[in-house]
Amino acid sequence: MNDVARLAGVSLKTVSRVVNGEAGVHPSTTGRVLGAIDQLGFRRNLGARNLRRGSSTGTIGVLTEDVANPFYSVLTRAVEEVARQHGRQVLSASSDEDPDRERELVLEFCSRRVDGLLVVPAGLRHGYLVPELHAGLPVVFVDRPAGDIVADTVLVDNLGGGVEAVLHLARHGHRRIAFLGDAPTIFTASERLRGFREGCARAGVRFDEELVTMRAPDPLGIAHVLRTALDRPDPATALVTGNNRITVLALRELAHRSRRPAVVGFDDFELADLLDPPVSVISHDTSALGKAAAELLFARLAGDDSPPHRVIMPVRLTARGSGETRPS
Amino acid sequence: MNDVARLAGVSLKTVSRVVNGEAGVHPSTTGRVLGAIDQLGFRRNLGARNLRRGSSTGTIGVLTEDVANPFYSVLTRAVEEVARQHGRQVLSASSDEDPDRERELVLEFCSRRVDGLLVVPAGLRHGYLVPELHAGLPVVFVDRPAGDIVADTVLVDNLGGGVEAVLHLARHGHRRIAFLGDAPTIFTASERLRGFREGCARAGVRFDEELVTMRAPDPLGIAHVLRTALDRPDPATALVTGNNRITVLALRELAHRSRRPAVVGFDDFELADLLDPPVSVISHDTSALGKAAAELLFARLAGDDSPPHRVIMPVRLTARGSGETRPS
DNA sequence: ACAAGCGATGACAACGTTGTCGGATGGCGG
DNA sequence: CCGCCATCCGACAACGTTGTCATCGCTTGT
Repeated sequence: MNDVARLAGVSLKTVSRVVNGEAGVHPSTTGRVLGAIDQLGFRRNLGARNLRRGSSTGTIGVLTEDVANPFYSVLTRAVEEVARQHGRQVLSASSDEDPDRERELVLEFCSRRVDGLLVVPAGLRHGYLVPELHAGLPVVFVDRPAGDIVADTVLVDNLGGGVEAVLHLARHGHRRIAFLGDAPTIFTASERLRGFREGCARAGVRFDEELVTMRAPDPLGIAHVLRTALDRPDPATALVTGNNRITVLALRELAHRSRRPAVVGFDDFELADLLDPPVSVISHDTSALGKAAAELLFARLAGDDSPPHRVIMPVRLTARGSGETRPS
Repeated sequence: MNDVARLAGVSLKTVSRVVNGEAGVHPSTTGRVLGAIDQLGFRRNLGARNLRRGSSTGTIGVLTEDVANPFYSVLTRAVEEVARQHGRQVLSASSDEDPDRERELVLEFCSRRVDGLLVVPAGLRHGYLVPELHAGLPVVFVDRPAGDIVADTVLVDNLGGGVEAVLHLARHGHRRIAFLGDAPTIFTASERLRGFREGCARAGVRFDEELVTMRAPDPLGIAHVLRTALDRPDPATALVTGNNRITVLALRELAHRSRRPAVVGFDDFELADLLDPPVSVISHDTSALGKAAAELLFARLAGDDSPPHRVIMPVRLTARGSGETRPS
């Protein structure tokens, strides 16, 4: 900026005025300054600007488990869109389900003075965020609640989805239903199981511990679990899978088998309708979830200081045929 | 930091020393300072730090077309990973295939003084980047080359992929092959078509303009194109689809039809192997693509100033059965 | 002719941090 | 008791920018 000023033969302040489009600069001066800016390829340093103005950095931090997962990438995109409407840019990172990494990344976001934080928490302890919350940093937890602090949270109706899944299967005659869930430390996983259990109770289906698994998904593990649930005297005739990853792994495993149980999966996924048979799912509008969370964040930024919200987004059973398979 | 200094009864500089772990601070002083930091919830302002030190901001900008697209989200994740290894954070944004938006977002990245830029270009003119390039900002173009400047570029072998697709289909007896591509302004789309054409020449298959469409994909358009290619006296018996989006739309459309042509799609996609019949694809390692691009970027940051590279990542035909369908 | 008013510009401080340098204190050898 | 060095610490400037206020020259009204 100094160079620009020198080249244009004006003071720093005048360059600043031109750059910021302030009134009261002579057109000919403006011209000279713009010329110099162009010639030198000058770009205003936003960091310095924000420092001086004490204004926000114009960024928000988005921490998910893994942007490569379609669920989180759609979420991230929705957030990006809302951020854009509010003139903010997005810093994104993936925690890989590691609480230490989550903490490290979140604190780095804070050091960068993001205006707000959107977090899909991996850990259960969020005390480290207390100073920032106290300092007025808006934080919205998405998809899972914070462990030990009260804060804005946007969730999906995992419980209701679990119930729905079982009721749907029961309506179609299933009485032996297995549940393949993610690790029980993950909020959504245990909530969905809770819903599954309640669904069983409501439908009068026996809840059988032996047909339930809760663990981080991997191909071998899934194969083993499926053998346990299906290759037995009283096999499961239907399957509820706890998230998109598990559903896909299970389907891949089931493809090797001659007889496929009915499947209802949590989370919709592309091509679910084109599989044979198509896969019924408990789906939610991921984009709307991200949008709702981001809008809550920006409402806070705009000054909304009502008590912390807890928003529950609805889920929907999308019946596609596989859930309707009669038990054989 | 002022408050911390006051509370600990030391000077600003001493707080700075403690925060940066500099040697030569009395343990008891360090203790007092750390106590004050904890009590006040102080976090060093990275922006101010970088400004003062004249050091980098520790961020890189990643601009894709749409993070929600699995291709770009996997790419982004790979970049995140490399960035993390180099202690950088990622600013991400989506251009939505709009050149103006691309420019706007890239320039905002520049204003934020990112250390480097990874761009999937939407536009064809990148003159606006000349000042930054000249100033030494490393920029790597990914998946598509820059329009009118020379810069580091990491591409996939679109041409070779097109050739492979046709040769594969021809080997299985197909002589009428349609090509469904994206808008011809998109580099990958036109390169893939070029490969398709060359493949036809090599395989001795007639290249029929009437079986080729190049346009931004949408369900209705795809349906129409498929009718044109399939409902005719000399219908196409096979189909090459130009990217993951088009493949999925085409498959969805073909599901309504009793007889499905052989399909070879560009880009692998989840569940391609579980469809009936499974879909053969020209695939590449998206994660490796992102990794290569990011590593090139960090090599530049580390001082590599060799002439601009152009890296071409290999593609692979993954035959899954659908391509092998005999023409009927 | 003169004060007041206005338009255009510049000098300076400040944002939060760190690098440089110099000052204070205390221990130790001579 | 002096000088010297090591250790610990603080004053100050600077990074690139903008807000505040002052300055300068010119026009306008009387």
